[in-house]
Amino acid sequence: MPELPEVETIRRGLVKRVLNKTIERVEVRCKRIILRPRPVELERALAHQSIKEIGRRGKFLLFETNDYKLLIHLGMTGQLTFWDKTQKDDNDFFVHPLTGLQKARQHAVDKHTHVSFYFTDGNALHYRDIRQFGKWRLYRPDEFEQAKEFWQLGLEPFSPDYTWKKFLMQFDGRKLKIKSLLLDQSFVAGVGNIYADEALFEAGIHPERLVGSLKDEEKRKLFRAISRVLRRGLKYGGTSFQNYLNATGEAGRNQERLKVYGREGEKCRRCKDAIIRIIVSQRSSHLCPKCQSRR
DNA sequence: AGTAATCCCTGGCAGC
DNA sequence: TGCTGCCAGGGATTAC
Repeated sequence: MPELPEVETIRRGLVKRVLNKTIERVEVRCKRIILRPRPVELERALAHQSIKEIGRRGKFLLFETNDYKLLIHLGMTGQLTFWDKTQKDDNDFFVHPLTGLQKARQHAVDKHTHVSFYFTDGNALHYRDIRQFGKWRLYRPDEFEQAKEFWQLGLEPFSPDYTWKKFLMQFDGRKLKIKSLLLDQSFVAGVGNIYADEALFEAGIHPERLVGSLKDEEKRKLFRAISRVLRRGLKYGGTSFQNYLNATGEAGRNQERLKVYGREGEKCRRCKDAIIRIIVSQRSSHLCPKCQSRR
């Protein structure tokens, strides 16, 4: 479940390793990942293109080449890892004892490796995605206005766009649970289940509170908490719970610092009561019932 | 229109 | 041991 801090960590790693490289050949093995154009056309279009820029918006990565913009969403289990021709493949996938994570620093193409870029210098970039929830879309710059999945995104947390005034405006007239609003990418882009739960804990807000019931003071706490938990996630290289790995195949370290997510039955770090897990809008939510009251 | 439910997918795990 | 069924969840789609 790569969220903003994980995607940004991957982006930074990729900038160091694949920026300005030229793609010789693209191989698409799983066609459902490629939403546009047709997979064979994407292979053809990206051949001989150079990677000029790698950006990010919310949970999307945006690769810019000479003639195209490539929008990648990693879904639940997408991994984009650089394959270094001077390194040996690490074929021993193993389960991390703490995170249950599948780990491989540099992997050979396996049945989950759905797309590969082979560069002219002999290196490669592999896209591996066990659950196949990731999505790739290729646009010409003049078509990019059609990329509604991009333009519909809400406030960008680490940008000057993330202001208290704009944040507050998003609550107007809405009638849903605060947890659902946090997961809505048109509200604040890049927040997923882990950081939503962490932000609600830090703001002392119960996930099932209706947004209309929140006082400005609580909204203010949430505004700050979102930015704080995302920054912390980024600082520690992302949260590796299931399949997240950075661009060089390494796990993050933020999972050890989480206050509620994945800690069902464990003691609240603040009040020592047990953390519970409930279902809110079909999604699991982790919270401390004492620190996050309903009222 | 805004919100809620359904579906996609695989590996890991509990239960038998 | 090996099978079955369930669960995780982002976002597109469908339903209300």
